[in-house]
Amino acid sequence: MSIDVAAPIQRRPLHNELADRLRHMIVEGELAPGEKLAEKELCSQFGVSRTPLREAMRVLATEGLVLLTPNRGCTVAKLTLADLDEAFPIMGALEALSGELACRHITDAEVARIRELHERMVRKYEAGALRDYFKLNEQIHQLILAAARNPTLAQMQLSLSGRVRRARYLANMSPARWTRAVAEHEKILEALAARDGKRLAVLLKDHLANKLQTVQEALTE
Amino acid sequence: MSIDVAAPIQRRPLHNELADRLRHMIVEGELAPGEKLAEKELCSQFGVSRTPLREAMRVLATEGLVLLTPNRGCTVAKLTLADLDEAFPIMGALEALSGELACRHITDAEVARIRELHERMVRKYEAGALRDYFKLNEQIHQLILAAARNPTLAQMQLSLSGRVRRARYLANMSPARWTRAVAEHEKILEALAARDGKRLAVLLKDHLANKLQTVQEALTE
DNA sequence: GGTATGAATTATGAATACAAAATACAAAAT
DNA sequence: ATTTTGTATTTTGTATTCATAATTCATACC
Repeated sequence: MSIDVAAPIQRRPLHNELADRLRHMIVEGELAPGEKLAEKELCSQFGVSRTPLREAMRVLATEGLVLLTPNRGCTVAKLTLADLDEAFPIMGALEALSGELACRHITDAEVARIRELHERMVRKYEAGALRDYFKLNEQIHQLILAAARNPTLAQMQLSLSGRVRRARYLANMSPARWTRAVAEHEKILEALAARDGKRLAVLLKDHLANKLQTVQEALTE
Repeated sequence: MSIDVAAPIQRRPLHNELADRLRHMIVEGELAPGEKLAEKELCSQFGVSRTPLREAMRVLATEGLVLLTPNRGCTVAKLTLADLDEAFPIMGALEALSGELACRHITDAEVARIRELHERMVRKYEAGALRDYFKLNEQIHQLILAAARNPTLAQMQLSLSGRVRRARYLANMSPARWTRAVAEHEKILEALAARDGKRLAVLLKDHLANKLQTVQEALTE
């Protein structure tokens, strides 16, 4: 495999690279909520000076992943029950919209691709492989979002889901809940194939509402 | 008038202050879309060094108000027709949600306050005072948003509306459109007073859709 | 022993200094 | 005259330095 020598050379600014890495670390739970993020420590860890690191921190703060307290440094934002209660209805509304838009624009090829992923996901469900199931689940929602042909919407969804993603492992789905989620996905696929936007919107919104309920139950015990 | 000596002394970081000022300048159209924002120039204008200014720029960039091109500086983000097409449906979905939530939580006092503003707004309409009308209009939507009791939602709405706010003056409403907008607002108030969330959601969504149409017409000519 | 006070340390905020890239401009070549 | 190439200038990216606020820790006092 040779590299494309004609491809444009691109070097990203450090603050971009740093923001991406830190975002990933936070979203994937490598940095615990509430954890103090000391500048000096991170600087030596990444081998950069404080200036680009601080710029990255401002970005993460506006994204809501990090909490900046004047003169008192930076901590990983905590995810409270209230945050989830706030975020999920919004995600539901945005998903509903993306479903509606997707029905208007999606191609047969895209539907086929989603169907394929869906079937693989069902097999993961049958095999009880939760992690793989999640992964495919996410890809499906991603593809629906892409079919909506609205980058602004996609970006907002991504940002919001990044914030609540850390709660994912809390959604320790009961077998009953899991079965239901798969059934919901069947219907979602149906509606999408039929280009029934209104129905898909309702299904996606309810799907999100159910997910919230699962997470809430996991958190309150 | 004496100052409150017991009030906590608060000094904001410069980057916060700068972000606020620049955001205001962009949203209010004092800085033209596409305009180059040279660091040195802004630094001398605000009397600060480049460090806090650059931090503020990163924030505005993640908010989508400013475009950052590596090694090539910063420009005020342009507002394309596509941007509006993308943003308005999202705002519609969010407004619809906030309407639904507001119906669940709003107090009689808040409804009364909105009714008062509404009536003042109608009088501004009758007087043909567009600017005052806009101002009251905005306050009403703000109060509905507050009644939804969802700070995350409020913050997202605010951010999005900030981005499209610059297109406001384009919505050079025709008399017919203006009359219709007022009628829509009557119905919105009714639904709110009746706590009819579903109906309010539809009304707000349609209200936004109409606004988009107006702006589109203004832009395409 | 526990609390309060103040000096020393450490961390953050902001400005400056240095490095690298982009732009502007002038000179040379076609 | 137009294009190309090399150089000067400007602008942006990053590191370092200085200033200021917060924290820690030792000491004095109740």
